[in-house]
Amino acid sequence: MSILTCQGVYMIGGMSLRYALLGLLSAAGPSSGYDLAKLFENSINHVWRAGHSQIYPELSKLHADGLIEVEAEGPRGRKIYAITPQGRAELHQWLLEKGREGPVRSEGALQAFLISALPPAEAIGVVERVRAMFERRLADLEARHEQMSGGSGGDYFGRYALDLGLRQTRTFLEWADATIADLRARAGS
Amino acid sequence: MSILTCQGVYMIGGMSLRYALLGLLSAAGPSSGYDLAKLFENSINHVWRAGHSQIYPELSKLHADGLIEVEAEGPRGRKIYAITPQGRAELHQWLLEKGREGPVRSEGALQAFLISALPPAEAIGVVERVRAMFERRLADLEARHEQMSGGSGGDYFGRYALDLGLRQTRTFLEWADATIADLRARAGS
DNA sequence: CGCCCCATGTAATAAGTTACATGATTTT
DNA sequence: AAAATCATGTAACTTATTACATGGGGCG
Repeated sequence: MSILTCQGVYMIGGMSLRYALLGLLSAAGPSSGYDLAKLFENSINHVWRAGHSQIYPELSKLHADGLIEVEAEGPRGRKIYAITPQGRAELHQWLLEKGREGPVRSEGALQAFLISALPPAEAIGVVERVRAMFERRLADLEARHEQMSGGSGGDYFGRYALDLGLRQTRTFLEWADATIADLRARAGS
Repeated sequence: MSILTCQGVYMIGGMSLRYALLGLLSAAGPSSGYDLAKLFENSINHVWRAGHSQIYPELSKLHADGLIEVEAEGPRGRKIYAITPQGRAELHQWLLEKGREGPVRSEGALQAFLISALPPAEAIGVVERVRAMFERRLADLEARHEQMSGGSGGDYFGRYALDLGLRQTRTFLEWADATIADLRARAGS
């Protein structure tokens, strides 16, 4: 008796990496694993992370499943993958699927939560530190935005995600300011 | 030759569940694994997730490491854990630690990113669906906020996290509206 | 007595991270 | 020739998810 897994049965959630890769291949055109790792790092990074050690094996699986194909081979074993029609279909399917309330995971927000466990005076320091981190992120995203909108016309890749990232980072900073003010009031009382 | 892991060497990132549990025990007082699973579900859920199958083993480890102790035992094998001074110290340490830019992971935002891969007309539907999901979350958070602020004085648990959740959810809705408008403009052109 | 909730766990699998390992090409 | 970067992979481990499994206690 063998339990059918993944392709066969269960796994309704998850598989995000798979679709992230299909999405990148769809939007950025044919790319190598190396390219995709880079793309991940400086586009999708603030939303989902993956290193090359996760990307290469996943590309193999995608290839085995016929969702991508090797379009060409370059210099040092460089393989350029392209999304296939089946791949495109699966991606669309996944995006259109409903009832999916996938994983949410933010260590920054978790810390925000846990400061309730600290005395106000100490909590302030923690919030300030996290705030500084997000400040840096905002600068990074703004630079990227500048760079992108400076480019061609209006249709750059990841435009909506970048916009979302900017909004959320700014919101986080606002929250941090409000929280610090509140903590100060409590500490001072 | 044995490779020292975790307690001994590496693992600088990660361990978030561990600290989430310590934080809950610190803020909510002595609780059983079951209680903690419940607490997770309706307090910290929008920030970090964990099911009981992850919680129980982690509690065992925390106990083995002396960061929590069994304060009492109840009816059906119910064990009530309390955070120890060492546990409190570790939690503070972790919160104060710097240079930590932990994992960020949001499937909603990932989908937002990937819509670039869809023709505008289809993308609108996707964004609308995700938007609806966040609308439900907002209602949920608002209800919780209502409930909490209705309670005692001002010092409820997870107050800051809830505030952050509300702000971020509202921001997401704003983004969705702007994006839908933009997509409509593009689809109509 | 039967049902629902309390309460705890384990097993199997999937997903993610860090470190290890190797070698080719381009740039300085 | 050395250094940086391109390029791909594997191994070992941790973390997370889903399903399986069991039994006590309260209530109608």
